[in-house]
Amino acid sequence: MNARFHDVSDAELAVLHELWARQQATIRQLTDVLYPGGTNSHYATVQKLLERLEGKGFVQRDRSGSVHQFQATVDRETLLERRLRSVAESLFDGSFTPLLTHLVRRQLSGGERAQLRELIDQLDRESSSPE
Amino acid sequence: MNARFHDVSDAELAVLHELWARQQATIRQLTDVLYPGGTNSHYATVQKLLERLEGKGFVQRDRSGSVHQFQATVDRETLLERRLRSVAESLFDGSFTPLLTHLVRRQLSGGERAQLRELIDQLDRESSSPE
DNA sequence: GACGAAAAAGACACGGCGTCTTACGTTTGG
DNA sequence: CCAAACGTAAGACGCCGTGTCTTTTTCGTC
Repeated sequence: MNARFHDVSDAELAVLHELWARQQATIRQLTDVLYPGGTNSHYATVQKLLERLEGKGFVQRDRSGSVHQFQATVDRETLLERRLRSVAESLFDGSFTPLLTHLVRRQLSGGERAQLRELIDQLDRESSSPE
Repeated sequence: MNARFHDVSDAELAVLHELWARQQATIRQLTDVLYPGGTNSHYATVQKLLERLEGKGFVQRDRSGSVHQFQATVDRETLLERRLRSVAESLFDGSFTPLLTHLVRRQLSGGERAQLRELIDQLDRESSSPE
């Protein structure tokens, strides 16, 4: 009910992390990394996870070869955006401001604050000068 | 597997929102608001949700009267903190910085940027002067 | 043609979730 | 004081997502 757009489970996310690290991979390669010394079952598990990720639109499959190649169709940023939005919606009526405020207040050292100020200045410059 | 600390479902969150709005409430009061014209079943649903929230440690029950009074033991901020942490852990090895950067880059108008700078200045002042 | 690896399909158990029912105790109003 | 109304308590129920595992089919290769 929450999302209408599916989210990604932990096991699925582990697969995505691997795909992000290597652009493209086969089930065999992913299985070897995620389940070292993996059995046939583990292979099938990864297969199922990829199948579901494909169904959710997070992964693309290249069927041209006899051994399929997989690659992620979302990056970390996109997933981050989705999850932050979900947090904002569930807790603050969709507003992101409280998230930002919270992070600034509680998670920032003095040095990081300076760095953040730098970023804001940069964004100001970018938005004032035409692209 | 993800959290070790339980999270709150959507229906449970709706109950929490009501408790946040009114400090304290009975099952009946919550049912009337959450399921207007609610039946016995809805009452029992709210009861079950509160029972589970109590089990997860998010709600406290006052059993002294014959009609129990409930109140939240977590606020929005705490839940926000939990969820942001969960996002950071699942996507960025626990680092909050990417969340902050993302929010600053993509969700901020010029005015909001100015406001944010204000907040940073304030935090700088607070941390330099002894409390 | 036979073997081995991969794909495809689906069965399975588990747990969280929201709902609903039933039984039992307590309060209250005629 | 009794009965109706309301509250608590306990648990059954079906649904769905998830991770695992088995079985069957396809296909390239020797």
